Amino acid sequence: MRRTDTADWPCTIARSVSVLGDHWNLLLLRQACLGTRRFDDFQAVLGTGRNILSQRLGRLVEEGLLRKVEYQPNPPRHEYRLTDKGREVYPILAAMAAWGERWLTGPEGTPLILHHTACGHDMHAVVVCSECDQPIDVREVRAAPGPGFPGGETP
Amino acid sequence: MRRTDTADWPCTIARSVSVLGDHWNLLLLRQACLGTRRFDDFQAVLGTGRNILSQRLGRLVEEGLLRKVEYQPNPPRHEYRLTDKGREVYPILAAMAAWGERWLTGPEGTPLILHHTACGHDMHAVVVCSECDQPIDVREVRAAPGPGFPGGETP
DNA sequence: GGCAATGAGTTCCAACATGCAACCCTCTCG
DNA sequence: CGAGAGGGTTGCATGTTGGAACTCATTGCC
Repeated sequence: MRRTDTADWPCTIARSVSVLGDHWNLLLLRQACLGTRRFDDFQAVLGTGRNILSQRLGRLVEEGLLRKVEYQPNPPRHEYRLTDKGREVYPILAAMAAWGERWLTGPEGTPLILHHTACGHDMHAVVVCSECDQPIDVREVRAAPGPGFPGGETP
Repeated sequence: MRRTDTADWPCTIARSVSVLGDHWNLLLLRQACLGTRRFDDFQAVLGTGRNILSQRLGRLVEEGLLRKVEYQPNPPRHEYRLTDKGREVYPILAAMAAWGERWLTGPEGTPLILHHTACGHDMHAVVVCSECDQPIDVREVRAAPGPGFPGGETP
């Protein structure tokens, strides 16, 4: 049976998950954020099978997170670049990195340091409230149906 | 072939992805954050097959994001509760919700409003730098290998 | 001119993973 | 006593992966 598709659920998380809830998509976006642009480079760094890679890149282009740009007409060669939509996934990746650093790092220390050139410090990501700038905790957030929420479905 | 396992890659994102890069895991955590605790409730809300659900809940318990708590000894009944490790995934989900709201919402508006009881406003999540409190943009972040980074592998 | 290399994919196939439905087990309640 | 409720297994038909091999157009090199 086909994998359940959550793209149409009335939940912004479920919708994001339908694009981002995949292994390879997330890793491809990570790589794209690190500057990788070409098919063979993605393949070399991630070790993804070429068929899978082809399929995923195609999906990300379809979804508008990447865009195929021709950088040489003859023979036609192109690269995959992040769109704004794709670039804005980075904060999510950064939040994952922060979580991974906190919970999945052994005694040898973090393998990855993020340096914020804007302020000149090594940093990690913090997720805060847009209104009061305080870090978010589940216990202080309540979810309610918004204008786009239909009848009595999945909250 | 078995799905590629990224749990041991020298990259905090890849490691997080090995737990969070799954459809169901993310949705289960979302539900757990919304207060769902019992097998049948997860099943009813998400429509996950019972076998898959059983497997995923087991995995999340193994990974330490959920914990099985007996709430009645006879017949033995238990519920799944978030651990600290699991609770701290919420910011990632909130960041996904914010992204989904920005890029995957139709004209009917968002289906989900988050209310921050700590400050009393409706909010969305923003991912900022721990040092300067400014929102993160990929172009202002540089990744470098940290102490836990081995020889010449996947950056 | 011939030949290997480069970039970007397809195609094929066997090993897994998903989803659905049906079954199981243990108590409790009417 | 029979019917639920709660929490799962098991079986099976599809689907999805990953690996390796193959394609194809073009360019660099001798």
